[in-house]
Amino acid sequence: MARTAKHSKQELRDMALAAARAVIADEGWRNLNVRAVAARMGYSVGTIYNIFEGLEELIAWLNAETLDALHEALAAAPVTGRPEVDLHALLDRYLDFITANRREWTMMFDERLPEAEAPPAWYMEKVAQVFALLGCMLQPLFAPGEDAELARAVRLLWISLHGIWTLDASGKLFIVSQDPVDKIAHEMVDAYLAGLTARGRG
Amino acid sequence: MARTAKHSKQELRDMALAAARAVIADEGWRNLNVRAVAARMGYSVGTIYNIFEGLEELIAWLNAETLDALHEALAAAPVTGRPEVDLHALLDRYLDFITANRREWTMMFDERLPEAEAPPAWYMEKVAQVFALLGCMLQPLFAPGEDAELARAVRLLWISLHGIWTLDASGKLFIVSQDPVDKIAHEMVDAYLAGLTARGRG
DNA sequence: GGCGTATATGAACAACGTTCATTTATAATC
DNA sequence: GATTATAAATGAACGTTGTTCATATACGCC
Repeated sequence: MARTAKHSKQELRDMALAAARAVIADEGWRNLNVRAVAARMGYSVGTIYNIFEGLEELIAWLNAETLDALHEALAAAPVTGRPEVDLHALLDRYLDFITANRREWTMMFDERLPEAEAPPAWYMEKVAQVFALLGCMLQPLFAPGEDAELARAVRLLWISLHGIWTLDASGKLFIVSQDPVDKIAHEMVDAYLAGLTARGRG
Repeated sequence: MARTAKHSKQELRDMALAAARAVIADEGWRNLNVRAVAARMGYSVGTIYNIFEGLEELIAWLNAETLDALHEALAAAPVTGRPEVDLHALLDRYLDFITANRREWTMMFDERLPEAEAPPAWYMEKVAQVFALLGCMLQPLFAPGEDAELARAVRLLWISLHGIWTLDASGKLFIVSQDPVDKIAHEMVDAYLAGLTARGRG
């Protein structure tokens, strides 16, 4: 007893996200706005607000998809048990992903939560997934009982790489170095491995 | 033969920056806008555009001042020649500065340049100053001819810390760890020193 | 007093996110 | 088939942005 929907809620969400992605591809993420997304998907502004709470939520979902795609790209990385091999292989996948998804990648680092607001739970889960990957690869460098040390090492390595990603995404990496992001990232991993292996022997 | 200025160009700039700082302090950096700044300094919107190219430039100057203040806070750090002491001491100043200038600090990491636009030269110089400080402190760990290695180590350490700062500024550090920023940062320095000292012995 | 000019203004514009009263289209009912 | 209830979709309108620029202002100089 009501007007039938042309598309289901889920379809609309997917259409909106696809439209947003198209806008980003064509006009850059700075030109991503509600009206552009609505026009692209052939709906009106109001429809976007029937689907999402607002633009911020739409962008959050976009970033979620990007994070998922990243994890998918990383998950297939082989784990040989030799950290120095595995980490660099993982890193190459990371870098390939960045190259292939430059604008989405940049956008991910742009979400800045209002003061004293917590990110949603799913965000933390997705980050934890990447942590888990690193954990597997660093595992061989730690004795069975050293779970805390392993966790700490994973955190620090992740944060260090995060430093590279944010500089790269904001276009300021070259302030720090003339080297390409690939080289710096691999150096970073080497520096970390040096510290960790020394720990084992020290 | 013209209307006399109430304030010189430089005075106006200073007034505008002070007004902006007041807005940030009172209403948060998200509520920083041209009209608010103009109202605070007792001038009209148009005047802001007589002084600055636009809001972005005003914010850029604010960030420049913040960077200067940071460097001033760091420059007084003692250099004893023992890296493990000096770096932690420097870090404490860093952390004190962040605590004392939380909002300005957060704002610094928000400037995201349009694609393919280079940051101004003075920005790079100011960053180089901090690099120089780190270079002095790490110097003892390197042999006289190892300038390239020293420079590389400085870059990597700086980037790693940058990873902490961006996570902290965006309110997402706790996703990575429940520990406070202080602890993580000091751990980071220790991890780096471990790798570097191992290098010397290895 | 009148003139010229640097200084300062603020109305007006375009673009934005967002709201919500209204319209539209359909399934159910008669 | 006409009526009706209701979910779906709309888009005009609002408030807030950054920015522009024709205009108003106030002063030194003649």
